[in-house]
Amino acid sequence: MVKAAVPTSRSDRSTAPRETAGDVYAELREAIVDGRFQPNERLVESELARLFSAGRSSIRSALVRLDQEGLVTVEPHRGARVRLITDREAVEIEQVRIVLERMIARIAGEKATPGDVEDLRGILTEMRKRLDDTDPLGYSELNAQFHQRIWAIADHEIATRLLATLKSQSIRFQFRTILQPGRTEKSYQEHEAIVAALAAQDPEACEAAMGEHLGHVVQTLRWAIETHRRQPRWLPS
Amino acid sequence: MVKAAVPTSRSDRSTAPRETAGDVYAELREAIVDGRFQPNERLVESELARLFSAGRSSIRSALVRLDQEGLVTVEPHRGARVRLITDREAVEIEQVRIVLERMIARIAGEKATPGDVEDLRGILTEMRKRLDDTDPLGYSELNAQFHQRIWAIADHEIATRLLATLKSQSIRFQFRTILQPGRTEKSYQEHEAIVAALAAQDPEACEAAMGEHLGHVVQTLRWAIETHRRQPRWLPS
DNA sequence: TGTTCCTGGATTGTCGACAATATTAGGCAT
DNA sequence: ATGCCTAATATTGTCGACAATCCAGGAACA
Repeated sequence: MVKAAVPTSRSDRSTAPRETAGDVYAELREAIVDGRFQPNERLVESELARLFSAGRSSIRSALVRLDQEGLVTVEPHRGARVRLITDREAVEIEQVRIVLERMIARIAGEKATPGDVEDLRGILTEMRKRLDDTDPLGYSELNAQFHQRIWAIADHEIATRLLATLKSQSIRFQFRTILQPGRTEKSYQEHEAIVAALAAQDPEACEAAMGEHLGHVVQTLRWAIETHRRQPRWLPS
Repeated sequence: MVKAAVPTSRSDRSTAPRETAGDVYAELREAIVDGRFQPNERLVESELARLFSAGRSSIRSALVRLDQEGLVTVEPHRGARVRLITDREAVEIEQVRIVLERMIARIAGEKATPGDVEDLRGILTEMRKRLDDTDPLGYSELNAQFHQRIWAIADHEIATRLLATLKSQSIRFQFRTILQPGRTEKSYQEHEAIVAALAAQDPEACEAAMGEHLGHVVQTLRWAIETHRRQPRWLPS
């Protein structure tokens, strides 16, 4: 259930994988992005310590990191809370995501090998399958995989790290954007266009296609915000 | 015993300004950015504790934050070091900086008021002065001021924060890029073009002008890396 | 009734001590 | 001299305790 998806190079001792150091950070982080803590919920150190069976030191360290990462806010003598992303911040995050993904697409267009294109085509056919089976969750997962594959092609450490943290911040919004009816079909075609541009080794076209794709995403986001504004799930309790 | 009803004001600096919390973080950060610690130099917690007259807890907290920020690297049982920025990372940082600054310039072009343009023109004349007095340090400072003024116009929290951290990471490179002979004159003209585009309320032109400006900067960076490769100052001790 | 002040409980911030781990130094055989 | 193993040292990771601070609730007062 708590299967670490991140390739932590320092791996298991043959015994229990308790290392109570960055482990707590990873677990707490996952708990937050998975929504097991509500936005704006207080994170009391002693409670978390009991919950994760760790000392307060580890918890505190994790909270500091998550604060710097933007997932929680910690005020000087008032404790830590799950950070509440405002609508405005969500839009800003999406804007930054667009320009970074465009840049990465361009760089990927300069570096992509035939093998890379082949892999992406494979992901595309899988997406097509999920789409025909009306499996939006599987589609969403493949979507993430698709983008990360492009990140790997571009091989741009800084941008990749920034995109990863941005994504974790806005994750609560993304699951909503997926649900817009009729969006998936268009999304699939946009992905096809990106792969075509990559295969053609045309960086400019790659950037343009990615921009087209994400432009639609941000429109969807704005629509979602507007629609759900009346019964927002992420207001303070 | 009777604590007078004066609610101890938060900004009470009448005594020593020791708050040993985020203070240590700020000081240590400044020390690193200013170059008072060499790249790859070990940061021993007890030493830092003595140096800043704080407990190890505060030091540790600060190190975690700086690690997440990318200014130091801390390996599990091996302590913390000032992070060494590789040439490749420097280029990557500059690339990201370009796309973010372009985005901000475009947004600023949509929002800029006549007053904003007036302020920027003021900075420009100051820059002209420094340039005529051959005061590259003053020019560099005004350059930073210029860009930050544009950030303020765009009023984009996420991008601004990212740019600030990126800048602090690459600061060791920037002081070198300034020194290229004849660069300042061109740089000044590019700044003029940006202001002109802002005054014309032409977002596309703003983005293009900023891109032109920073494209030159990244070329200068590559030149600097190539030139100084033989006697690098930032290699491990 | 409403406001101010005070007090008690809860939570965070910091310090010191101890255990866990990595690094270095020295001895020993080859 | 070189390479390997072991002991000593230095440094980090974690825990518990205590002080500092904030917050809620109630008493005193107008």
